[in-house]
Amino acid sequence: RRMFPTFQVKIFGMDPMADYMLLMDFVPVDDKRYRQVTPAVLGAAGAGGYAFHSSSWLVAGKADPATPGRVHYHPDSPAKGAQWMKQIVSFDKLKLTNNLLDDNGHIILNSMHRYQPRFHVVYVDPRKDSEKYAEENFKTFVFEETRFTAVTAYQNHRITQLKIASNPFAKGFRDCDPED
Amino acid sequence: RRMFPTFQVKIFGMDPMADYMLLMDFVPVDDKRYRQVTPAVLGAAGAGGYAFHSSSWLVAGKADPATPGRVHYHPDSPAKGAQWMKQIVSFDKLKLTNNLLDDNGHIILNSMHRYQPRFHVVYVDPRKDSEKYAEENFKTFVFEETRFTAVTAYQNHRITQLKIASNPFAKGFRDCDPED
DNA sequence: CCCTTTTCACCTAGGTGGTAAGAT
DNA sequence: ATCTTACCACCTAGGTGAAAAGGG
Repeated sequence: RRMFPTFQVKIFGMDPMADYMLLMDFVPVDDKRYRQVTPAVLGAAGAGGYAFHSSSWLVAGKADPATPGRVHYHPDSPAKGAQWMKQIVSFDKLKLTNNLLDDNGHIILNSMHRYQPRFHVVYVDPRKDSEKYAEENFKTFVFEETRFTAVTAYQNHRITQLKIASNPFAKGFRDCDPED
Repeated sequence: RRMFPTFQVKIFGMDPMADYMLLMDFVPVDDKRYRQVTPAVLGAAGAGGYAFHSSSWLVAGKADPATPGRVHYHPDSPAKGAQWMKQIVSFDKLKLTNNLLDDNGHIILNSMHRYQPRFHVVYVDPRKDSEKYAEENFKTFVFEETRFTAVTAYQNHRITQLKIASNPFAKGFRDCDPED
């Protein structure tokens, strides 16, 4: 499924006439797997059936092994610096999956693990032997506030409500004004 | 609205590494306006209410004045020759209107007039004074079998049925298998 | 009378969380 | 007990011809 909210960046300082590729990948934040705090531990009884727990996570052991991470190219790549800079760039086509055998090119993550999205800008070097300069032709940006725990189902009521309130595709689950 | 069927081309012979713009425009086939044959002229009574007539057109006078024709750039332009050639290029974003004040960039046509779609390939010349070579840097293709009469409502039952049978968006009006 | 405009139900295409059943 | 999967109703977004209403 898509990431929500979508990762978006405003870009400055490119050469307007040069070509760039924009891409994202995801790296593990740590070497752990997490699990939800149980009601027993919290001393709170579940409401029966499907009960959300707390907003806290417990370390549940060592991370599952991960295959080399996939990369998502922004579908407008390559494009001129002027094009990238003239408006906010939105990675709304990026999709996540936990299916290790995925063949749709989606980003594969382990559920219940924490990830750091990374944003990469690659300058398309017009020189003949551009491979030689690969090291100096890209720049990586990390925004720590975009870290998240991957899940297959929401573990926190307030996250669910936030998404229902702010994602237009979930409008069917709203029961009051989205302005709240 | 969209053209249907969509204008599609298969392209050969480009320089795979060079940039090209692909575009379309529409030129009048003649200087006439047309009207439908009436039932009286045909000797056939209309079925009452909304009756389709024949498949023939009568000349109804001189063409209405037309503003300079708009041009539709294929939204993937500019792109490399290799990109254009590797699959059929489809102009399915092209839209037609009879609204002379249209500000959506759609192609403006006069209803009840005949048009010839034209397809243009423009080579993006990397030379500094490329404007000088504009004349030699494009090529126009005309397929006479794509001529049509612009209308605001269908004038022929068989055209309606053909479109209902072959346009997926009109599936709601089908009453039998689309294979027919 | 002939053509145009507006609105509508009905599609395609695809992104939501809910829910129940499945897996470990 | 905890997490995952598959399916669903319900959305967004937008392309159909039908039909009724409008215009000259």
